[in-house]
Amino acid sequence: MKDNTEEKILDAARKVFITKGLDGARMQEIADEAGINKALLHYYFRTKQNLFDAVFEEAFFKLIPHVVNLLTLDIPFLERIEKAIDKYFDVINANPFIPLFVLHEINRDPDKLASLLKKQGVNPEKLKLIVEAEVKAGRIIDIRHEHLMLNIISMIVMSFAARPLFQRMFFENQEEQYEEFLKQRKQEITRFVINSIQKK
Amino acid sequence: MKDNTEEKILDAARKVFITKGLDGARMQEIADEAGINKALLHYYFRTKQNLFDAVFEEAFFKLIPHVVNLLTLDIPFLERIEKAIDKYFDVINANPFIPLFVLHEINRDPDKLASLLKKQGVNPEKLKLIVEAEVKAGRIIDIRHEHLMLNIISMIVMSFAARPLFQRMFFENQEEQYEEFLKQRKQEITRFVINSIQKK
DNA sequence: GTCTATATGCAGATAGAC
DNA sequence: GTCTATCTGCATATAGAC
Repeated sequence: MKDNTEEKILDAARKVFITKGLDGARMQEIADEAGINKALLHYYFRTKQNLFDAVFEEAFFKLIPHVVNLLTLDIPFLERIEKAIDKYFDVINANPFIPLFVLHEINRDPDKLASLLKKQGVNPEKLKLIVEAEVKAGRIIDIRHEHLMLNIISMIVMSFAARPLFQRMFFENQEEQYEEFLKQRKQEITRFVINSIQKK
Repeated sequence: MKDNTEEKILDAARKVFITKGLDGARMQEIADEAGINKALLHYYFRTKQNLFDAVFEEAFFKLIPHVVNLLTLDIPFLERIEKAIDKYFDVINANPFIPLFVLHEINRDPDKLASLLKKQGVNPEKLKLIVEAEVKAGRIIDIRHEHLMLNIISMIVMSFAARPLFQRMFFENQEEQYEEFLKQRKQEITRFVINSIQKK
């Protein structure tokens, strides 16, 4: 049952790599998690690095296409922002450990990125034009698309990446309280952004 | 020359641990970086974990006190925000790898946090009262201090944590262009926050 | 395709001379 | 306090039987 096994391995590898990183992960733990033998991992992927690369690439593309295509839907701009935040927040909420994982591994080996970005054909040009048009038309304040983009992504991503810290600092480590906080968060970020860029 | 050596070790350990993390770091590399022998590391700190803990604690406290005390200066609130962003941005700019390092390691071992937070006596109560007072007085929009705090920190921290990604996505990996972007960023974040919370 | 057993290398840690 | 040499264990990877 080749396909099934390969899928089981990838599921297990995802789980272990994303929480522990490349260096922290153990092939033994991945094998256990997959309910198979260690040698079988090498039969399917030959090296730890290969297995990791498969997981990383998948995670990366779960994160990035949204990031750029977020704001290019064909509806009024402020609604678009709202929709984009809504969508991206849900994606990260479903994969809360991916941003930190990707950021950490990119930091470890930044050059790996170049080829991946080319592969995907990520191109922020369209976003740039849209934002500039909105500014020129006087519908939003004068802001570069890079700042706007980074601000939105930052607030969404950090809601999850900084959770262990914030939950302890502000909510006495109460899971339920932080869950409640997260439920407000999407709306709060939207309001924060809209308030900030719309003309008075 | 005991003191000197211990300081050299800590300098080297800081450098290596903060860029590679606990799992990715090698005692040999730290020894090389310090210009001493591997055995000497163990003479001074006995275990890798001990050495790491020293580095981590230091990094953590470089990050955190600011985070909470940021907004409690005794000047008008919006000015305070400005000053706080200014100060915190400079701190992170001087230590750009620390946030990701701390977040990653907290994720690896969240329980380590409890004791550290107690040690420091971090208490966001004062911040809470201040923000609530401003809201009640009608000087800013109705916002919880946790959201405000997280928003500000997010935008500052991610300016550096996501640099390898953003520099490649938006600036064709040109160092100078991203440096230029960073120079605008402090002012941009300030404007973004003030715009968002001040009453229309 | 899956397993058990094993080779290989390396990292953390210690012993002991100076 | 600092070094060289060495031990120990463990993690990745391979060999080979089924």
